[in-house]
Amino acid sequence: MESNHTSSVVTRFAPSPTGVLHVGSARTALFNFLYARKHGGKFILRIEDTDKERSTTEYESNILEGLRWLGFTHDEFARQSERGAIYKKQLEALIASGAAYVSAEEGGEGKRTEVIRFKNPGKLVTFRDEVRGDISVDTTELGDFVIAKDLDTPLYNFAVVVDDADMGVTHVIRGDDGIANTPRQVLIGEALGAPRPIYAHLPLILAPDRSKLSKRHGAVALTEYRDLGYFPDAIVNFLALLGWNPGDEREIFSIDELTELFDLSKIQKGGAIFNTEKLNWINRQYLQKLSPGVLFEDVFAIIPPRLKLMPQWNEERLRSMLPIMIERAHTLHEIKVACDNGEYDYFFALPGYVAESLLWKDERDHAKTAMRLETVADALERLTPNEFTAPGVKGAIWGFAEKEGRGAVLWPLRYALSGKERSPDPFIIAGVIGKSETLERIAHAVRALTT
RNA sequence: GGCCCUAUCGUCUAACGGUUAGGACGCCAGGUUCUCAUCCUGGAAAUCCGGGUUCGAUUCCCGGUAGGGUCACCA
Repeated sequence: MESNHTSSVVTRFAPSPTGVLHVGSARTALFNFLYARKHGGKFILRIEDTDKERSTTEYESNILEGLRWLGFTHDEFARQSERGAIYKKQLEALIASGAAYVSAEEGGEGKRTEVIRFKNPGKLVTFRDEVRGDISVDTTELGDFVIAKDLDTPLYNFAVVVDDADMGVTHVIRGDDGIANTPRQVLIGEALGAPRPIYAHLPLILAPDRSKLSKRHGAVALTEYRDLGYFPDAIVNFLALLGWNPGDEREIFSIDELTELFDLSKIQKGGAIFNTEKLNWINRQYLQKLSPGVLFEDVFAIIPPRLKLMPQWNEERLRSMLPIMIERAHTLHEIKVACDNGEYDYFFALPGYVAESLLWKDERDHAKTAMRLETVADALERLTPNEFTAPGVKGAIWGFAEKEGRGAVLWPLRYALSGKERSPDPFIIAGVIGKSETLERIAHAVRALTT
């Protein structure tokens, strides 16, 4: 049983707009979102921009955009830079009660002469973490830490506590790196007379070398993954499985299923490596579930214009190629790259090649190969356009291929149609390009072999 | 270095103190129509080390080791 205050859950995702939305942050947002949804609670998005030097609206936009793309809609929005009055009031209250004081500093370059420090009671703070259990820290060593530069300039640890209390946040679900801040925040919360939230610190997402995932390891920004052609649902699925799992052996989950299954108690304690190969696999599961209509629109939008200018280009042909494409790609981006590289050109134009390539393995006899192709052509000639499907074509020539040797017949045929060492099988290709084009390419190959 | 946290196949992970330590990704082999891809079947692959507690530890305790986080008038 999770809790008995189901209706009162309030979670928040509180990024600082000092960088783009990182995949690790995206997972933190996901878990907050899932937990609030699961308990019918509220999910708050709070932009922590108290550092005016480093915060930018561009980064804020990037974060908002990423969250929208993933579908994590928030129920409430706040920006710390707009809540100065609230912090000031609490700061004054703390100073009045003696829990904080204005401290004269020694000065020095770049530093002001006065700051507001928290009067540290210097005690042992123990807080419960839903992921790790009880954590105890002697706060004496923290000293009288600074909570604001002045009444109008609160610092992170102070603003967070004031906001969480003010917004009624019940569950603070954040990254592992927040553990070290928690004792300070607990102390401030007690001085403020605020109820203590339930904490859950998520393990970090690591790079393959187990260090903190950063730009030098490749893509870390959520928008990069979007631009690489990954689906938001696949990213969510993958992120959910990093550091959490439902306890059974399923791998593919919709956001609704995740909401249903999500549970803080099943979160992993150790850091998890961001494994792109698994992401690719998951993304393909989603790619293959796409409806043909949606897939067509997506592919149509990313293929190079060059393709649409080729002799035999037409949309229906592209439509019939989709199953071939998704079988060979993990992402839409891979489909785009394949098209850019000319991987599928032969579907829209007679491929060029040298005659020798049409010969199967140790076969040296051009005439024999040409004869086999002609036999195939004769058989295909008898098919009506309606019968000219992949299974139909196969049925028409399979017997001959068995008799003659499969490779001896199928290799030259496939090569004649594709001009490639590697491609889908000849039946599939023939089905896509149709009867007249198939016969034409075979005739072309026969000419190449016999002249 | 101080403080805090973590430790099951290469990776993500499952396993009321009793299992041939399970699954998935990846990898390897075989098969499914010639090649490629998909798909199917099979395979290799793990409890960090040392002590305890216990009839019995992956599981509980202690120590070690390794890794990570954090030590701002950043968040």
